[in-house]
Amino acid sequence: MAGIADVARAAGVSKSTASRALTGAGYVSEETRTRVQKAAADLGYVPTTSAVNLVTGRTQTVGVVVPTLDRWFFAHVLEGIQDALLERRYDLALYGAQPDSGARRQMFEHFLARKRFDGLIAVGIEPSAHELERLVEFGKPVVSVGGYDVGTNAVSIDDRAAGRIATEHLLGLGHREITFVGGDPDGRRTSYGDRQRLDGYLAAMHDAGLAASARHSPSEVTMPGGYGAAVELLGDRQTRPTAIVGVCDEVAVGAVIAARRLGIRVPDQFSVVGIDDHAYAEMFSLTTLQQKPHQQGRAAVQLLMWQLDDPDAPTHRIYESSPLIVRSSTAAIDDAASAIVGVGR
Amino acid sequence: MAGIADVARAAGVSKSTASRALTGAGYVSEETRTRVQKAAADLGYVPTTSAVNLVTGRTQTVGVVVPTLDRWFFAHVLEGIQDALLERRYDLALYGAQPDSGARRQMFEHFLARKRFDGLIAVGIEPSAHELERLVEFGKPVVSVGGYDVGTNAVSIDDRAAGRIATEHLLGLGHREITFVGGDPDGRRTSYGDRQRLDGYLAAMHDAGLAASARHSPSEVTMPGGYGAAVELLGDRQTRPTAIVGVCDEVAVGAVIAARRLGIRVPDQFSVVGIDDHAYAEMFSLTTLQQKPHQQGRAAVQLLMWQLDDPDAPTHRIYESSPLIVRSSTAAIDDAASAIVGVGR
DNA sequence: AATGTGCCAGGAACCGGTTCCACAAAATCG
DNA sequence: CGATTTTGTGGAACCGGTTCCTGGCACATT
Repeated sequence: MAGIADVARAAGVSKSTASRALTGAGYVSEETRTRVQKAAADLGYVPTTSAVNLVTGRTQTVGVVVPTLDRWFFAHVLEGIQDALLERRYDLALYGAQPDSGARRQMFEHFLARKRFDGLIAVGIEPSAHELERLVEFGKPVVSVGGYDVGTNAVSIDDRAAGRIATEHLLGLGHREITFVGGDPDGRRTSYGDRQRLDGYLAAMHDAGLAASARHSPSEVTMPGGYGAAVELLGDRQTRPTAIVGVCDEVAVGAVIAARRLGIRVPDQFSVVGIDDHAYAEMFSLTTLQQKPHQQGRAAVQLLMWQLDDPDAPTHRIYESSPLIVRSSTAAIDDAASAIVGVGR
Repeated sequence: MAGIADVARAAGVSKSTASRALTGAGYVSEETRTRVQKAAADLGYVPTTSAVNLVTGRTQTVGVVVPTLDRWFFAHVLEGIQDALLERRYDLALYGAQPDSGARRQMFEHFLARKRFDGLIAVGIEPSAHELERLVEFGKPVVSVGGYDVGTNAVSIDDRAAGRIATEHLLGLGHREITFVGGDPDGRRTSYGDRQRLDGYLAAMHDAGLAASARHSPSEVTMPGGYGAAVELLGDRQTRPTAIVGVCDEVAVGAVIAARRLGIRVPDQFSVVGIDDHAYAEMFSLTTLQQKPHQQGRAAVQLLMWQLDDPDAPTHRIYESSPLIVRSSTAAIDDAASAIVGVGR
């Protein structure tokens, strides 16, 4: 309700002095500063953001682009971003839309063009060429988290390494028939990180001389998706793998449930390793690679703020660590044939 | 880049005419209107929102207050809101913070006071008395979804009826030992809707003359929470209920998993009913009451827009339907003792 | 004594739009 | 046909802040 003119009047100074006193820029005597601040507090003065934005060009808002919210990773990254922004008194404008949707296109063309934000955090999206073009065109700093590296700031785990380590954990336990579960066959709808995990798996298999038996069982990247894929995968006794690595914990947990339903004991007869350390991982004793999306969200904000404070600052690429958490969904293979193969270890 | 002055110049008219032509308010000849529109399109003109906001008082933004994002319900409501806002070209400012947290308090005091939105959607929160006060103080329209009815617009399912119907379904199958799982003991941290569901259960039990045996097994409102509570609940053969109603599907699914782990057959030996029709419900053949949070989010936006278009319009309270979806996690009780009791039905 | 230099404060321009007002031309009316 | 209303347009004020510019004053410097 009260404007800066009211504050100025109450403190007996001019608008410009009041502004200087409150923003902290320029010369103001200590005495008048406190007087103005008191007047502002008394009147409950809150600067009108659009007025500030109009003249300074700063919106005190960051935009966040997310493909979906009902996946654990995205929800937690968003919460991390939110928390970090709250501390810095920044607002958060959410731009959510599924890739390849009409809504997504509309968002890029109209909403982002409004530039109602100082910077952008793109989480887990692999922008199309056109979208990428627009993104840089904005001229605002962009940081990507858990997704495609847009050549600017980015934070994520090393998904490729994660896929490799998960696979090597199983190899180390003597497994040879290992299937990778999750993602779609052609990989076009798969997110960048998920694709990297698959690549890590493939590399590990190749290095172990098992390239020929590397297999990919596509599925929706959800618990029911993993469940469905595993039911199919485990159905045939002949071709059944001794272990799988799930593209993420949701898929891995789905596979564990499927195995249990089919009466296959985990980990005695079937090992499962996931990636994420999802809230469900503990409950299913899932061996997994831990990542902390909340922290990644915070880190993304940190990066963005640096860039905002100094536009010429160099950009950074942060890889968060993703330690292997061994629980009890993985065990050394124990059937006779494999025991011979695995004797070396 | 290009301002309205540039557009005006290009079209050979004054700023005011250009503005009128583009906003559609006031008299402009059809001919000049098209000329101005063409000029705007050519220059890629996008009005600066803060300038518009400054003079009109409209931000074209709605604020959304959410306690957390990693629950199915909230995530989907938010997506529904987002979709509906996108169609109407409104921006979405996210205000997420857990109840009773410092961040939450800070949010209310500072962020919401900025009034960077035309209206507010509060999802699934039961605002404290103080918060409620501030909310109406803003003078902006508020609509609540799936939560406390702030006396203004609201949309939700009838949670109390849902709790009752779920319970009556079990009663109809002959169950008498029915426990309600989910929520904390004193109910202080429990969300409003969850509390209503419990009340519905209690009412149904009371009406069936089973008030004495009504039981509430508290737990975190998550799948692991339901799992933990069920493990404890099912541990003692003597006091074990024949059925439970989960405060939501996540809890119910956790209970199903617990039962399976303990070798208790669902539904033969143990019936489970949930509420929500979560994405996991199908996978676990869960009998549940269906609600569509995405739709509720859309409805909330609809309500808000009505209020925005006509501030004097009466407020509405929408109850979405929540039909019972019978899958195979519930069955008639079949042990001898209960068969006698249940014979009347 | 004249000339900086640093500190403090006020007046006015400005950010980019919308809207009020004045005015002219055309259309309608009695 | 004159009076009034409707239609179309431009100029200027305004929304609520920030910032540039000007100028007074005190103090230090040559």
